Amino acid sequence: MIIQVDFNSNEAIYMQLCKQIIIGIANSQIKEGDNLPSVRELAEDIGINMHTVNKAYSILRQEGYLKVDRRHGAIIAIEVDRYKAQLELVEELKISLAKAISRGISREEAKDMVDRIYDIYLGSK
Amino acid sequence: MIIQVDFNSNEAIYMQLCKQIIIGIANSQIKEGDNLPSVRELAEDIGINMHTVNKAYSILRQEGYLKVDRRHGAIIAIEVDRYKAQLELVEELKISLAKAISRGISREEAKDMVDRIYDIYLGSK
DNA sequence: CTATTTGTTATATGAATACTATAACAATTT
DNA sequence: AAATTGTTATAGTATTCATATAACAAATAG
Repeated sequence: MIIQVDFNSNEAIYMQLCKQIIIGIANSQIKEGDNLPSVRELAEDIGINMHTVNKAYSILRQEGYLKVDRRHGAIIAIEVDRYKAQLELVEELKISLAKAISRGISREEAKDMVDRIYDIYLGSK
Repeated sequence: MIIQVDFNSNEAIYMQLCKQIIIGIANSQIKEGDNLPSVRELAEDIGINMHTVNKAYSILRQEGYLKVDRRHGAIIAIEVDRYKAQLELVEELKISLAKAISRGISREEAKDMVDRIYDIYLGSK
């Protein structure tokens, strides 16, 4: 899986890393049990500091996307609290859809976008 | 329209203001042509600094939610670039739905949430 | 006309965050 | 025995967030 950061983005680097890894999980580029490069390796690879990668890994671990095992490094291990997952999604949709409604995007358009994004992530599944 | 901020939130105050105003537009608490309290008034009201409110208003103006008229203060004036609006929504859904998929939330569940949120904002419209 | 209120701009300060740098540690692998 | 793992600690710089005070031109109210 290729990870790259935009140094000109106003989004924090550690946040870009988190997002790309989560997207990688969604589209099955990386799966349960796969291991991520070591913090030093990935940092070297991208050309950033080790601690920035470590911060991203720590957040992903805290949010239940991976576990860290001294023997195998960071490995993908999804831990789902369905209720929390739903709450978080609702919270994020609330603001995104408020913008959408303010700008005249219809309910059907929004749901079509959800469909299209699910298609992209899941392929034909 | 009642605006209140959570000082213990890790979300910036100016961002909380932006979101609440956008949500207020989505659910028709405030409409095209309505005017918002002056930066000093709202700041006084909430108990925050004038510049924090000004920052929120400036962002909302820049993003096409309101215009500032010296005669009437800040008034809601939605300026929609449909293409930009769609791009922004897709971009936000991409990460929200990646998390959802990683956590086993189905396509239908996600679309149901969209429906429910649209219902909440639009009422029976 | 005068006084007040409007958004806006400028400058400064303190706190928090983001990123980097160097270093060290115990556990594990080679 | 040497190297690599995640983790922790400390420190420095840059940026952001929120505050405070001050001033400006434009517009409103009395």
